[in-house]
Amino acid sequence: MDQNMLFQKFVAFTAAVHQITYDMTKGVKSEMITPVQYKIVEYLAVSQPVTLSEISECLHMSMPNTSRELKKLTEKQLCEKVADDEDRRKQYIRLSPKGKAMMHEAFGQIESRFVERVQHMSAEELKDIEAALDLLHSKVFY
Amino acid sequence: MDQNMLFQKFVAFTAAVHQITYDMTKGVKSEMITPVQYKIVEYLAVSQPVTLSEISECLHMSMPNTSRELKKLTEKQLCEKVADDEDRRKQYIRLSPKGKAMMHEAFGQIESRFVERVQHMSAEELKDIEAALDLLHSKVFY
DNA sequence: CCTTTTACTTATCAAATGATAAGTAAAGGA
DNA sequence: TCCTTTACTTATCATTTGATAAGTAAAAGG
Repeated sequence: MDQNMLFQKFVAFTAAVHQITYDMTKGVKSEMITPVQYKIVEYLAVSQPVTLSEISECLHMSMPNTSRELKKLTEKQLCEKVADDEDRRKQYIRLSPKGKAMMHEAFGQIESRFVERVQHMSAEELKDIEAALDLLHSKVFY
Repeated sequence: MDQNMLFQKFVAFTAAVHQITYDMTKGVKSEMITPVQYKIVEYLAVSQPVTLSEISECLHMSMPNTSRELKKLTEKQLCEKVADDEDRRKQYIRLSPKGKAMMHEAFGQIESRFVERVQHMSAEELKDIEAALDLLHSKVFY
């Protein structure tokens, strides 16, 4: 019950999460987009509308680079910029219909892969899994 | 209790795991190394000795690129290549003492950050966390 | 007003990464 | 023995990503 053993499990677990995330998202991203651009669009899908600064901060990239990638995404018609009325320096970014469709497609594929893993389970098992997700999310990965 | 809600939690959870992994590993990697090179050395630390092909496959990079990065790591004296006696085409790769020291340092920092998160907890809580890690690892992230 | 700060853009440049073609050298058959 | 496959290397090139300098335009504060 030492913390060292718990740390070993933590490391092995996070490695597994990264591996499964890779497996489940592999191939879902459209070819018209680079990995960083996918990250941005994925972030937008969950958090829109956001400002350029927020994207820059949350995705750990510099403002100039964020601006550049966002410009490319806008040129590809995957997202739109809307100027804020209150503060006209700000730009609210959100997905375009095309961008939404793309992410809907992607999330659909990911969800079906998730369901494959989970469909054979009993209600009991699902409840345990839910509880475990909640516990770790609140106490370790917060 | 629907699977859709569970999927939402799964997505939020994996996002949190990625975020925390980023936080906990940020700044631990030596400046003499690129991100991909760190990935390789990290993999070596856990799995050595391995062949070049295994690294290539597990880290999803092409053989030529793996070979190149490994060459750079060898030049930096962070890992060593040992020819297999049975099959002299094969190269077993392992960390050098310097590479081991580097990863020991890195894992030490990560572990201390982990311990910060966990040290205030009761034995009961730690046991629950361990059980949750085991459950999710075996049933979802396998 | 005038200065400073904030939010973002444009332009470059360098470094890291990915992809492909073409090799070598050893092993494994037929 | 000769051919094929395997494991890896070298070379090269394009793309992606990261970093920095210098700008614009609006807001905020004196």
